[in-house]
Amino acid sequence: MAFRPSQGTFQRTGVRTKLTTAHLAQTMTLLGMNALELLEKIEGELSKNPALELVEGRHCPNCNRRLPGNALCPKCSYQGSAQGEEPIVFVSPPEHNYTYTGSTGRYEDIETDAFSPDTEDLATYVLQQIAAEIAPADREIAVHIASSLDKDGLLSIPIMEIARYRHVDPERVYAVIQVMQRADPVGVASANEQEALLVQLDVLGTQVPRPELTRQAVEEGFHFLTKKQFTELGRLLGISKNEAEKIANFIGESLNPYPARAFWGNTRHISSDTTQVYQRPDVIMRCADDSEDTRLIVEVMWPIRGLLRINPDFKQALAEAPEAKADKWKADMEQANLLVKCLSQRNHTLVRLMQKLAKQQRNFILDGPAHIHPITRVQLAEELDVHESTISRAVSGKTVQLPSGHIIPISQFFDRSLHIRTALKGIVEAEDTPLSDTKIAKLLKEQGHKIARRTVAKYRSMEGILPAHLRKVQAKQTA
DNA sequence: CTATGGCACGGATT
DNA sequence: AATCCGTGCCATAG
Repeated sequence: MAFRPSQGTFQRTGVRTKLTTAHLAQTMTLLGMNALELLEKIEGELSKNPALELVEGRHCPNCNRRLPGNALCPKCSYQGSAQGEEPIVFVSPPEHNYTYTGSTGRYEDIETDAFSPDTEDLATYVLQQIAAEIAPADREIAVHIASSLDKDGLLSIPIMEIARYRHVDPERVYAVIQVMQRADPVGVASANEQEALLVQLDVLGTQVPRPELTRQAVEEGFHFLTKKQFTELGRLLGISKNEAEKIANFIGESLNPYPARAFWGNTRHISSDTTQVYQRPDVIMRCADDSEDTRLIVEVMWPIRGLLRINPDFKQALAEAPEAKADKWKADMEQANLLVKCLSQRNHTLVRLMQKLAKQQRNFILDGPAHIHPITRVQLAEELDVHESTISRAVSGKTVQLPSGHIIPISQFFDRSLHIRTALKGIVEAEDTPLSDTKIAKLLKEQGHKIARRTVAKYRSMEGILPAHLRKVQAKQTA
């Protein structure tokens, strides 16, 4: 948080303290944002503040030097770092593009040209898929529908409007929509989130096991779901709060109320933590090479292509600004300055945090959840010498893609019970006859996990594992 | 009687 | 101050 007094606007003492407060406040806000939110913020600022401009290139978070294109910093690039030292981290522009592949259950890097989240692309993409299934006479309707999709992949205008415009029955429009909904991304062209979920449920059918009453929950208790009122939802369906939460988790993990956001964005609207799976990651960790002791490379995603900086022309203009505009321009300038500084600080904090995590949780990152070393945010805050709320903000709502390709919420690094749950899963998978919770608890104790029987039950339910007597039935079925 | 889920309490975490 | 988490106790089902 070093201010360089040499920088003009920060020099005057009176202003400086004021700026410091603003600086802190804004850094905090920015830190709490994930890639998507940050993108909105930056685009917003960019459009209303003439002092800001976006140029080709990016900056190195280590030395803060501006680099052309996507090149690594020659000084700080990971090739040049000392062997066995902390992983090198850099902030990267979104040169990578990720798409969610249902089959592998993860995001995968796409090598091709940039995928732009424009609705136009989505429309074309969807139309291509369904072209064969649509009668030529209905093609125009399909095009009309596709071009009326909003950025979430939902239909932004009523069906009646299309019908009237095209002089056809609403039923006919709806028939086309139904075809479209089944294309990828499933649920696209639905009128609202609820409908999208229902379509996805139908298409998934019985392929994927799902909690009972999921459909009713979406159909009848949708407003409870969105508000996370699980107790009420449970009452409505005649099930317990726990069961209701299970349904919500399932929806969060396997469905997406905003079809198009499978490409870009998140589904945070239904439940907060577990749904982060579908989000474009905020941080990417990958291995430098294939060797055993490879260094981990951590990339903190920079949500926008190019480098945000002060427009030098504007700076110039400010010097000879006309009297009338001077004040406003000056304000713009300060605002822009502040934003750039705060952004770089946000990234720096994130970098430091992830660096630490990468080092500490190396085994977890490389070898899976069984090897997590549980840590609290407070501990980490002490080690990094920042306030614990800083960690909280930096962690909340963000995701990281591990070398394995899995996208997990960063908060998972702080999950105290993850390793035990993994061990539990292992026990159940290896079991011969279904073990009761008491027996599982005993086995876990032998492995060094001292937890109560009741807690075993909780973990089981969290992992979606059925109780012993029901597992028996399932074993017979699969046999 | 055993296995398990619901509920609620208290302490830790955020 | 609010939320999360592990646990104990009790009710219920088998």
